Amino acid sequence: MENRPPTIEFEDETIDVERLLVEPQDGNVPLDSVMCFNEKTSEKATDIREVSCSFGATSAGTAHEEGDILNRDVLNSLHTEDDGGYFRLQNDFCSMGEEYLLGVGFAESITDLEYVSSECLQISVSDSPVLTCAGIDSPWKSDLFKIMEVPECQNDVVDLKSYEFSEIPSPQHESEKLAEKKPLKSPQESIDKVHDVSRHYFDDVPSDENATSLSHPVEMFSCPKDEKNDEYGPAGQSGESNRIQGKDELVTLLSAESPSDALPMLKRSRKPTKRYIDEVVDPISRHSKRRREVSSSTVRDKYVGVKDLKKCHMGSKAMKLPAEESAVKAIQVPFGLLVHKECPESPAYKLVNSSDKRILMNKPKDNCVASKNQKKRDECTPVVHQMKRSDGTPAGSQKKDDNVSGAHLMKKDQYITNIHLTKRNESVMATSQKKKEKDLNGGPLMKSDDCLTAPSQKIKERSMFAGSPKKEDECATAICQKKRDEFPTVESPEEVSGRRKHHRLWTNAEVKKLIDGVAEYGVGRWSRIKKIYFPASAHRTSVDLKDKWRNLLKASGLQGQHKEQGEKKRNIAWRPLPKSILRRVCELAEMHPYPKGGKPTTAHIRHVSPDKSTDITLSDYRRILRSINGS
DNA sequence: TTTAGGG
DNA sequence: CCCTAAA
Repeated sequence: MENRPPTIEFEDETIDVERLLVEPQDGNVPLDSVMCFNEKTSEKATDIREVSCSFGATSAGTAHEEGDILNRDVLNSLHTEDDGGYFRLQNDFCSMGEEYLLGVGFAESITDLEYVSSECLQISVSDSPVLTCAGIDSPWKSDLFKIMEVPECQNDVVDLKSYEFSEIPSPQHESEKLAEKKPLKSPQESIDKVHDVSRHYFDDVPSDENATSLSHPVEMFSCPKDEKNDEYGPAGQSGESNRIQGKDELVTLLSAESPSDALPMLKRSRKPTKRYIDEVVDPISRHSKRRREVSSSTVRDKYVGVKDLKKCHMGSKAMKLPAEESAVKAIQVPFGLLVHKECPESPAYKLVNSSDKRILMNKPKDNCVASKNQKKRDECTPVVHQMKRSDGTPAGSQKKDDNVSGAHLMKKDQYITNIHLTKRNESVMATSQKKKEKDLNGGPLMKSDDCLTAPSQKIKERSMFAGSPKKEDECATAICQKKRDEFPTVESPEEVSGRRKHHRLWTNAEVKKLIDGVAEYGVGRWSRIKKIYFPASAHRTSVDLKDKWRNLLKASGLQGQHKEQGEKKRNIAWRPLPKSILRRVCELAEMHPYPKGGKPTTAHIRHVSPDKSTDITLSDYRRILRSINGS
């Protein structure tokens, strides 16, 4: 593209360079040049000049100052330092290797660009002449890109390059896999230079000559390393150009491994080291199955570690990795992570981890999320366990293998179904557990409570409640007992089957107390009443009091007036309330409309208006009578 | 945390 | 009694 014109101009130089190159080719020299590269990258403009020079030097092998000088001069004259630098380099290369070099140059630029883009190293790019190259789009880029598959390297391109070069071992590898599919049009020098460059590039990997062409460049990018400019610093020549070329060359070389040009001196393409491959694989994983496997394994490990750590963070990282590898995987993993995050607390968590983390985790998560209360949470835990059990076995067998997504799906379905089942069971279990808990807590407390006498063990519930004897009310004990007997038959069964854990019958004494409390503090002050009248009874909460009151009202027929008749019957069926209680309830109800409408709650009000109370009582009395009559 | 209300 | 929303 743009390079050509300059290349033409530089041909003279190129020639010189070639000449130089032909003579000696020292790896060291190129290295020096490389070193310069690094420096250059930082410096830019000046670098550019130097680069051109260096390039020549590299090509020459031993640094021929003359050639360098020439190059420099030409470059300087031709190019402005800043933007042109990179191009110039390429041009120079072109001149050197002409087409071959050109191609290489482009490839490099492309790779660089890509790499840069991938890394989002805009800054470095902007600074480095490379950017200009990037700016110039070449068809090569796309191709290169494909091949390369941008790795995730975060390091600056420049750094990487520099690093690579720096590491280049002085000795060059004899065996060269320069095999170039493309006939190298460029003179040997160019080739040599290329080789050197390539070698530099791959320095990271000690001369590995296994030619896996593609992987190399990627790897290079992927692994940023310290810049070893120090050693080669003296050469102080534009490393960029060399570097760039090197990359391109590498690519080309890799692609074509014809040793036609292979010079013993030059180390050409390096075959990707294992390490290279691995590195490449992780980010790229898609291409080769093998790579994928490797990557997957690594990823798994990571995940496992994460799980173990219980980081559970959905962190972009976690998400990222899977996403990169494969959609399926990506999806799965994140889920698992999420789940973990959601409820790491659950013991199931561990178990789940052992078996199939991802899938299992999902469910628990949902459950956990859904569960707001502790109760729910508890439920969740058991559920998870169950799930684990049911799914765990199969899950374990399946493992996380990337395998077919289908398997995964199946698993999920299974899991889901299991979950449902478990959930149902869970509910039951939860209820039972609840009961137990309550019993534990309530049992002892109850004892201490008012319950003076423990007459009714007939009731199932009581038995369940671990000897919470209920205090017998002053009011007809016989009645109470009767009630109890009735109640248990009627209510207890429901309770047992139902979610109600323990249904504690309200004794008349309790009711009385409640009424007293209401009379004293009014309706709606349940907490207070509870405190005062049921301080010891743990099982009677303010809510319970409220509920009881409500029930009393219903029973008294005050509330569901419109259904009075029906209520009567209900009441009867319900429970024989002692008249006294009913009456009082009615009174209080009159005084304090239940939903505390306008209630003159306080006792003094009551006192203040005894008439009222009386009136009320009368009105209520009728109802009460009716109810009683009904009964 | 308490209260009110639905279930 | 349980559960939840609202305060």
